[in-house]
Amino acid sequence: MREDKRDTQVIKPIPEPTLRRLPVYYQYLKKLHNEGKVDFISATQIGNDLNIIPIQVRKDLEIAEATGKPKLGYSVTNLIKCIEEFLGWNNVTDAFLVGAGNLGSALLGYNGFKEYGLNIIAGFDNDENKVGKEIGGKMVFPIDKLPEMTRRMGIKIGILTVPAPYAQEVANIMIKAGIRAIWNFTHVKLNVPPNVIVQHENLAASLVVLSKRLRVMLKPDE
Amino acid sequence: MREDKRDTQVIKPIPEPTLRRLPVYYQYLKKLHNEGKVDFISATQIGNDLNIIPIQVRKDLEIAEATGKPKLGYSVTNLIKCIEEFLGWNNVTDAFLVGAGNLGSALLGYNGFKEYGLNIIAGFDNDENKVGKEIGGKMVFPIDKLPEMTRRMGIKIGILTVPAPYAQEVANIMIKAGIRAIWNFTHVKLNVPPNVIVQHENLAASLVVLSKRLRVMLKPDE
DNA sequence: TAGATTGTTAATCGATTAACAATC
DNA sequence: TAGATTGTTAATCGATTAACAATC
Repeated sequence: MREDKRDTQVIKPIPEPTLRRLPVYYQYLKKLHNEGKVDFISATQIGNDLNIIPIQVRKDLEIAEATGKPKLGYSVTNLIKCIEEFLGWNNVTDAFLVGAGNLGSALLGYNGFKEYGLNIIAGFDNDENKVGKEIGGKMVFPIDKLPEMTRRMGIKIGILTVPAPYAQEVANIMIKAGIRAIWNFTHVKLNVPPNVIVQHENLAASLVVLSKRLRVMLKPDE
Repeated sequence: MREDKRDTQVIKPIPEPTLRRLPVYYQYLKKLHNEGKVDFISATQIGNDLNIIPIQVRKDLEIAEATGKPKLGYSVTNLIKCIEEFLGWNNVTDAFLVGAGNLGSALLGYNGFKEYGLNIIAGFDNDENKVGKEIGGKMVFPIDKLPEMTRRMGIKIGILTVPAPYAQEVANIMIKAGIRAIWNFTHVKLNVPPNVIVQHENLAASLVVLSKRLRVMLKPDE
């Protein structure tokens, strides 16, 4: 009889593919909004522009708890708000990055993550040439400082861009300091306790998908 | 009656998840091989070490056309060879990278791709401060040179790391020059003819998955 | 031989797609 | 009202997992 889900406790796992498509819709809608030409948009239109079949758009939006109006479509501003809320982008999450090499520097310098709810506050490295300097507008601190700063600031997300041999060691430091989610750009399979989430960003894997597809396309036979 | 598949023409689409796991096995096996302690390994053992259930390991290896010996397991060297062959890593594919910013530089400097069948030969950029210099041991050329060099060298893979506003334009240049596969690191949905493959590397999407999971974990309710 | 492990066929599970009634 | 579009329930499809016979 209770009308809301407060106590139903239905754990609805969100499909990862949906989660990965939401930022795509978001970006598209933002652009649309900035152009300021349309107030309402249909799933069909979104699908056409994004190469996604309309029914999937509807499903994804449903999961993001967005509602539209039959015949009219979805309100662009409302949709943007829904996605932001669903993904928790209204309150940006702070993160630390460890390993200010090339890739780490690229990530430090890329401010676009802020739009997706992530704010990289600072970098950490042990290289004397980097410590104390700014990279991409972010200060680089010695790794020694990581535990105390993480605790003090209540940081929960760590980005790991150190060379492979140090990956596990640095991850341990992160976890000990209270970090609960690690975005892992190394090739190392991290051992972490069950209450820590690891997202393994495997560029090699993507590369494999691409090059295999190309190979199949270029020489489908033999 | 014919015993091989030469004329059966069964187009067996390879599951992308499998394709993404193969490099993981590969790396693991390589390490194992270098340690030189074991000649044969079972799917169970691989699964244990990699946090993948054994049956999935077996299935993946089956797809990669590897065979083992009951009771004994799979030959490590043979497995490595099978994966290399299946993914076409025996002949490294050459690639050009356009856009030598932070991310582009990181990729140029990262030589690990060579192990996965990709060899980034050179970078291209329009920034005078970069053209003519080396980044990560790779020469950076002006974009003007891209078409001729691509044609002359028969390059088929292009890596796109330019700022978003130039993405489509540069992609067009690539395609016109004969590139058939684009590894797209920009946020732009590229329009390409059907005979060109685009692999969209969406870091924001990964980030969304991570941060949503963290959010669910930290406050499962409300 | 006995037992472990592969190879293969079947069952399950979850995401995608289809169908269609509800509705503005 | 008529028609387009949403919202929801059902069907399909493909990847994962299970079961088990074959085999070294």
